[in-house]
Amino acid sequence: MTTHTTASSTAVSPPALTEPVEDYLKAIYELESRFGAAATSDLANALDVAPASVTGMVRRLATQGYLDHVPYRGVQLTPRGRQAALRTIRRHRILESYLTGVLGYPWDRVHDEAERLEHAASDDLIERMAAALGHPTADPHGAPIPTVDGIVVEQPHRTLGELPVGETARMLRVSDKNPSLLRYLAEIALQPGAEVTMVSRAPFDGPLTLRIGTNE
Amino acid sequence: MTTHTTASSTAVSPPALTEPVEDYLKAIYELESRFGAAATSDLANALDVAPASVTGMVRRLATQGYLDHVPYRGVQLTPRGRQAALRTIRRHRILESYLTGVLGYPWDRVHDEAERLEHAASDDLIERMAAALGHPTADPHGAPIPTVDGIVVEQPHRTLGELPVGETARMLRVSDKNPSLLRYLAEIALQPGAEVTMVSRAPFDGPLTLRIGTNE
DNA sequence: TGTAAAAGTTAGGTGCGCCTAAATTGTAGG
DNA sequence: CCTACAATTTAGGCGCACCTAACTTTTACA
Repeated sequence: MTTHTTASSTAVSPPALTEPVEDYLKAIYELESRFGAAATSDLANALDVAPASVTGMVRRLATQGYLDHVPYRGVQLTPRGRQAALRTIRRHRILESYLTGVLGYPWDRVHDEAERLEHAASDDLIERMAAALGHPTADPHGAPIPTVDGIVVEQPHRTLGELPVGETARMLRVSDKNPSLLRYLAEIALQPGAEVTMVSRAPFDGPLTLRIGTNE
Repeated sequence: MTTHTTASSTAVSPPALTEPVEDYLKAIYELESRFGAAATSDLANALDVAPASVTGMVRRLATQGYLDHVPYRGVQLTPRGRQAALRTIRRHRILESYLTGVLGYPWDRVHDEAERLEHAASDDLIERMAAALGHPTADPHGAPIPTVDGIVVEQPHRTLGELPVGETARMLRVSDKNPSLLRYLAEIALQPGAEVTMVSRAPFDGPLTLRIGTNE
């Protein structure tokens, strides 16, 4: 029953989170990295639940030490919450890698499958999959895979919207959430590793024209 | 707002059963094949819940047409319930086969992992695993894998207790439930396919003496 | 055959994760 | 600066799957 106060490496065994809790922590992690804090309505939207439900869950998670909640101001993960979120994200991304790499899963269907398996797979299984893949550092969409100790290396990058006309860059990462977008991107070979040149940019956020060459 | 109906590929998609429901149906199927009907207390024991909880769940499943319940007399699956049970059993056994065959999972730890994954994996994933294995017909413990249409071929067999002294037989199947028993059986090479000769049998259900030779 | 033990059910209650409807608080524009 | 509207929280409920305690039915055997 030794309880460590330090945030160091994998201690005894975390209290086994429920599926909804893992989903909340993951969503909060992602919103927090983008906006600095997760708003109730953004969470409700991301998780497809009513805002009132978010408030309730957030209150519980705050009392359990997974996050800090300033009423009407949003939430942020504690180190403990962040650790739990990264564990789930690691599982998700290793699963995505395994499903595409070993079982031939199509790019656009891997997300939903991993979304369900990430809550059920044991640590042992996840590490066996990682080993079978040679311990990959990024998933099929280019997202970095956190280490077992919860360390993520975010590569420096620009979005396509930020790439100046005439410049060429290598595709680092695409969103894994939207299957039809992913099918389209696969069709035009706009995958992680691909080389893209910004040919022109229509005004008012109009369509971009790109030249896509395969990598190396 | 909008309620979604989960589901994914294949056919008409059954109403998506909860994890506990799948566990009940599976347990009922197994008890029913052994005893003709599943008793409340046996179910409570198998599922590690209180007998009162079983009564409650059984009432719900009966109203939903998965089983017939004669109060104080036990339950039996309807064709619909049996179909659902066999679907879960198929997933379980394919998962067990995949985990040992492809990921090198040890014999005695495969059951618990499959127990959790069987509720989360999509039909598509299960069929991909089956294909990767060449569509096996039995899992690592020798249990037959039901087909997609819910057909199981039970091989005729005797239990070790039924094997007369002096006779030799081929091991068909072992229970997958007890990890330490499985480790012991692996140690003495008593696995499906192994040849066993009944050397002697101590009275009053005493220890059996066997000669174990490897197969073919 | 009568009765005690075993098996099963009913009654009443809990926590989780969700909901809608009704406050409340925060914020942007006139 | 004040007001309308957006964001959030509170209040009150619901279904699932579980529990314990108390009651009823079945069974076993003396």
